[in-house]
Amino acid sequence: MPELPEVETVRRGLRPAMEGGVIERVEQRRRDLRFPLPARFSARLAGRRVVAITRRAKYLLAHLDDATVLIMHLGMSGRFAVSHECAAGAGARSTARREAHEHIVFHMSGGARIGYSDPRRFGVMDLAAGDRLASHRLLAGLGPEPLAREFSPAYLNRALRDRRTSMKAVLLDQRVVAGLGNIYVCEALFRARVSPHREAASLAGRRRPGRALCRLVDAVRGVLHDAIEAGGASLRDHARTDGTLGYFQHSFAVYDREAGACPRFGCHGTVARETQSGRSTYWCPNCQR
DNA sequence: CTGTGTTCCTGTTCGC
DNA sequence: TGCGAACAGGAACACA
Repeated sequence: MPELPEVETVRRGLRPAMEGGVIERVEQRRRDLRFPLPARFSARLAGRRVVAITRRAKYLLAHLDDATVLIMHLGMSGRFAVSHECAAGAGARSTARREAHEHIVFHMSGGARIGYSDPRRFGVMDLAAGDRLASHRLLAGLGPEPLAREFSPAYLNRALRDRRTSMKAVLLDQRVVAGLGNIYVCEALFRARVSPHREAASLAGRRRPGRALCRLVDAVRGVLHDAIEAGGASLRDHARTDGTLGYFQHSFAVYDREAGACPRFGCHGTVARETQSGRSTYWCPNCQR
């Protein structure tokens, strides 16, 4: 599920349930997800007020009142579900269905129950000191946010100039730009009419970015913006914390549309699928160059 | 520096 | 209906 738009959608769902509230209790049903959870994980979170929930690339960050930060990554199959428990009292019982792969549950002071499920367990949770957040091993190497000013044609021009690898590979490289995954790389390249096989350096100008690079920056921003507005994409899982579905998957131009007609007006190409470094790439060989 | 393949893990889908 | 293979939104790592 989770590339930048999906993670942003999750962030927006978690905010009302967590921000300003106190984590009263944490149920931890495993010692590890992708990596071991930090020592005394539940104990360190209990009693802490959540000051803010922010996002960096595909990471969710819960800033706590003791200046620590809970870093969370959804991996491939991570999901948060927010529900509300009845006030304590006779017969009070959570109405939330317990999922098979629910590994962690946060119980908030306001009665919100936030369950984290992750069947494949590629997700990550870690705690970091707030003043050393930027140098945390998970965040240190990340490139600019694609929706920030810093991700400009001039920046991308510099980043691509010496790269001999494919455009697909550079855009997936979180050090170049942070937050894109397989879907949105395919979609952005399609919008920019750039082939995923195009050598990165060949798209860069000697001094200034050319037109294709400007189109690409716009395409990346545009597709992320549109996807966020649609509440992300829901392929197999629910992307939103309230269980409702995002609907951007209906707007995919090429992703998962192998053999479909190229949606570009006037192009009569057919969407192709190829494996590039072990992952499916979808593109129109007719209009993407 | 490069691309490629493997690994982590489980669930779903597809072809026979 | 059953069964095995292929594949899945991520990312680190080993290797040639």
